[in-house]
Amino acid sequence: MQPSPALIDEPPSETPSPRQQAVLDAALALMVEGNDPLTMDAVARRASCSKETLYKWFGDRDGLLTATVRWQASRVHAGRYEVSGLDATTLRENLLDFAESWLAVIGSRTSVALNRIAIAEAGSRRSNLGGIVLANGRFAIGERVKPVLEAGRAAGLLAFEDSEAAFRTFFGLVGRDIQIRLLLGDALDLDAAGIRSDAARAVEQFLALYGRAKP
Amino acid sequence: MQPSPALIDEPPSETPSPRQQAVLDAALALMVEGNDPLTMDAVARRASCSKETLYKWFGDRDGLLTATVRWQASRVHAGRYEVSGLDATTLRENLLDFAESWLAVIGSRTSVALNRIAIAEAGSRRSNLGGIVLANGRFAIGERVKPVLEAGRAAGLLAFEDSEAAFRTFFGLVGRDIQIRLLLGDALDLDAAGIRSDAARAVEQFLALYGRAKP
DNA sequence: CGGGAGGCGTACCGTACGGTACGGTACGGA
DNA sequence: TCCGTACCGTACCGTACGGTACGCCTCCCG
Repeated sequence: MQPSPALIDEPPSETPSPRQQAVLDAALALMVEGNDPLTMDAVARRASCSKETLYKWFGDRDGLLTATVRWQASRVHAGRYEVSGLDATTLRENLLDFAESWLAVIGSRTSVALNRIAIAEAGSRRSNLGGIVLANGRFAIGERVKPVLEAGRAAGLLAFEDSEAAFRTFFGLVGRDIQIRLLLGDALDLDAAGIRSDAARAVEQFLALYGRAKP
Repeated sequence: MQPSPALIDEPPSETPSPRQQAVLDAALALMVEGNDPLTMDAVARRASCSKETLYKWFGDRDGLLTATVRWQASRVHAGRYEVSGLDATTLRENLLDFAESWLAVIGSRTSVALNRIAIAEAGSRRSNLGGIVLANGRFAIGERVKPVLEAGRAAGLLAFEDSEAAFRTFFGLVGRDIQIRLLLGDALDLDAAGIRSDAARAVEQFLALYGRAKP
């Protein structure tokens, strides 16, 4: 199953200037604090800029939101790909690393706030904020994990037919009910130790399902 | 891990009158259509009642939303418990049934719309709509599935220490990325056949992880 | 038949918020 | 020194929406 066409990310659109980045950071900070409903006025006040500048730079509220999501996403994408010469240990470490970083992301207040806004927007307006969040979250990590899974299969460590299906199982084992509970306001705290043990459990379960003793 | 105190459902509050049920159905219909932002005026128009009546019956917008969520939940809860004399086939059937009905719920437009509103509300207001949705969704099904798992363990069919943890794994295997994708607006269609095969796969994976050949 | 209650439709109020206009200031180039 | 540009702060406008008030109709009960 591929991302549907509507979710393809638009051309990256040049990176914002430092001042613009400061504005976007202000918007992020407001979202994370979550007290104000992220009004344009609040962003302008927080960033010490005028609303007119906001509209000049980002067009409208939706443009600001979109730029904010992209800006945040641009800071999260930092991954190393090590798919050549994969042995069981390396595979396990790779999966563990993905699981940990994914749990850290979905557990962060930033991610929760961003997803809440995108979900709320997806229910009403025709801004594909939701599509952008999906493209930079769920689908981005899928595209990074699947090569690892396929390398594991090529090395005889994993057995599956459809890497997308295998990844979705991995995704479910890692995330379980965490994201929906956080989004709905459950006070679920994930400390670093909890994330590590959760990730380890998910990886072991995944390997139990898809692992294959090397012949 | 127990539901946090904030999520305990308030006393059931007497069932709405037929006329009130019609109003709540109108609200649900509007949410599902998703074109309007669910304004009080729209509900009143759709239900052919006056806004004043809405406020008289439900107090305020939040009360209407809460009543709507409860009303919808009251229609979904219909489960049979068969935990005595569990054999492998019955266990598998029970789990399959839970998985199928859960997938049908989270895939329904009603659930998506309701969760979107609850999530949006959880980001701002202090209404625990999110808590109510969680209590009637994720936690309600957990309380129904766990006895089945424990009966399976008592019958020597399953092996686990913590039934909550086992259930969360089951939850992840069933739901995977479906709910977050739907919430974010991905056009993921789940037909009955897809739900059946998804549920079957999840159950087999769960049994592969937690099943134990009867001694 | 009279009167009260419940409820519909509509008009209205206050506020919040997206978006615009405008004056004032700092700064860089001619 | 003068001018244009970019931007800040603030005032302003229009609209949408939560919540309230009121007139009128219907129906039930005496």
